[in-house]
Amino acid sequence: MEIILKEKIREAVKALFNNDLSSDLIQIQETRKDFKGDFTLVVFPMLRFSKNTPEKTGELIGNYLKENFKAISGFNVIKGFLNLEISNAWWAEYFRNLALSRNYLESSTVSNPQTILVEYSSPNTNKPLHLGHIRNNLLGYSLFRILSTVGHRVIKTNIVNDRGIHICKSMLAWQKYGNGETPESSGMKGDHLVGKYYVRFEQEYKSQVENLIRGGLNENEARNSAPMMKEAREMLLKWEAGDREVVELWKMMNSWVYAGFDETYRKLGVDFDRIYYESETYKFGKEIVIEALKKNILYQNPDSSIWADLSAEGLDQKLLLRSDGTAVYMTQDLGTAADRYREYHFDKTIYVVGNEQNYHFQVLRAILKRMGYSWADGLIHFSYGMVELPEGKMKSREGTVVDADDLIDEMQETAREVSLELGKLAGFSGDEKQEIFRKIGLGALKYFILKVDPKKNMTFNPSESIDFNGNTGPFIQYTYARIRSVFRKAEQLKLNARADSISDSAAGQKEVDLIKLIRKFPVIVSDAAKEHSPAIVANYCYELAREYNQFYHDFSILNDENSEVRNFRLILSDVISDVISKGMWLLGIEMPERM
RNA sequence: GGUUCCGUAGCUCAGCUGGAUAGAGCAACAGCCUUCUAAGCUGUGGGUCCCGCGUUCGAAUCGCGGCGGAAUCACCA
Repeated sequence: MEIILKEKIREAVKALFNNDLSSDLIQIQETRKDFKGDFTLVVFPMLRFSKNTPEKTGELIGNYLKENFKAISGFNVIKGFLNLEISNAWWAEYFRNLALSRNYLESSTVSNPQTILVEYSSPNTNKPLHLGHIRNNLLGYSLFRILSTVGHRVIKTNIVNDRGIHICKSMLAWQKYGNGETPESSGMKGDHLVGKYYVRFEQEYKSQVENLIRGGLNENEARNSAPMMKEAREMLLKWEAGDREVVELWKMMNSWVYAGFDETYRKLGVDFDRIYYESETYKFGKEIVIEALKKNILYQNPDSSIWADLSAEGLDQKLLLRSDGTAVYMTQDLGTAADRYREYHFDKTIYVVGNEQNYHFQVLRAILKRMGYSWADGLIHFSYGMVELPEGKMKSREGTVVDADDLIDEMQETAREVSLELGKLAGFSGDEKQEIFRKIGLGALKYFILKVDPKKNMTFNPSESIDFNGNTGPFIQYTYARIRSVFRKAEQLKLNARADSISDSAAGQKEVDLIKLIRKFPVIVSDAAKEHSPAIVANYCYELAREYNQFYHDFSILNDENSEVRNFRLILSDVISDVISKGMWLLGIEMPERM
């Protein structure tokens, strides 16, 4: 419509003022709610051609359009704004075509599909997932759905940080204090068990450091010379050397962790197409580094550590191989990136990683570029903000970390309590209820996190923030469930609604408002894909649900005596439930048929 | 100090490719269940869009400069 309007306006300006307008001067926008009309032309840019007041110019263009374009049923001019009214018949026809095709996303498809890797989750295998990982997983997964919906070939990848000093810490503490404890013997989820020993390590290490400081060492010396840390380092060296005993222990404990992660991923509803392990990519990283050293792209210190000098790029010196020859984080990421390019020849790799690593990715790209990899420009750091608690930041040392599994369980429990209190779901079997509580609890959690702009730090209040009113997942789910309920009722009454019999005259103002909202959907999705922001979709779903709820209250959908109006409203409800569930699907949120 | 990000109602957040009187929800108060699900709807109150300057017919939105907050600048990952 906007495109046709622009063409007509250009025509009008040509006829009235004898001037060829460039199309960027024609600004069409949706008319604000409190004014009469559907689309608004901003006439200010045309004043220099009309040589007239804004009001008069608007009048002239409005009159021309009304006479020459039958979709325009009227207009009004306020200050420099020409508000054009589109006839309800036009809207009804537009909606009829939409309802028949049901192809809401057609216009959001990109013309140049790309191969895009989305890396998300990226857990360390020394402790369970927490709230921060939840944000990461939800963003990554939703990004996958949004990008593939607009036509890209998207590969979900996960890089598991399964090697490094942190793993050795858990292993060491388990060796010392574990007494052979296993997930089976303890009944603990594997990732939680391993996490327990990581905490144990930190406790012992801390007390050793304190003792050494009391013995007269400064903090740095104490940290480096504490026996726990020394042993962990030795273990890492043994691991890199392939020591059989250490590797066996490592394999066993990692397998526990993976079983635990799989369960959490399954509960969250996320998955991966390709999982990388740093234990498999770090060697390739080392090779790349050594090769670059030979080409004098990097330099070596007397202690034989290898560095990149990035001062020319405005960055620092960056260590790439330790003096003892072991790899650091950056080494692995270099290897992983190169490995992936070999495998997929991606156009882009999107790293869903917290903003505390902004610097890391700047450096990563700079080093790869310097090494001559042109694809380094396709590496995108999708940087998201931290999740904070009302009391402040989550700190594992202070035990203020919100565990992912606990949180998911709590959300479902809350859903159960609220539902029962409201007296919903009488007459459902236990399994059916459980499934509905699961959808609602998870929907609340996912929506709450995804509705916030990913860039921003966000506050998560586990006890209060998740209520089920207002701008929440359950509100949107509720709206959907209501619509489904209307249709169950319609079936009972043997009403059938047909999109091809939508009548031109049955559209009222509220219906047109809703149709306008539906029209936005493809734009929203392509924006979300461009901006990498599921939040755009989330807030749109809320807006649609809120508008629909008002409609639901103001108008009787089933009981209208005029069958044309009833038909129109039924189809409208159906289309809206389609769009809402599609939108929520993009966020990875399931919709219950009843709640 | 360098770099990146953020600053909108008491709180949590939208709005930002410049457009009219800046929006929701929560919290507070007042109403609405014999009619398709009240997890809902309606109404009232609540604002120096951090500050200043600039660009413009027009700035929450763009630019520059401040102020405030966060992250990061490890032989941790």
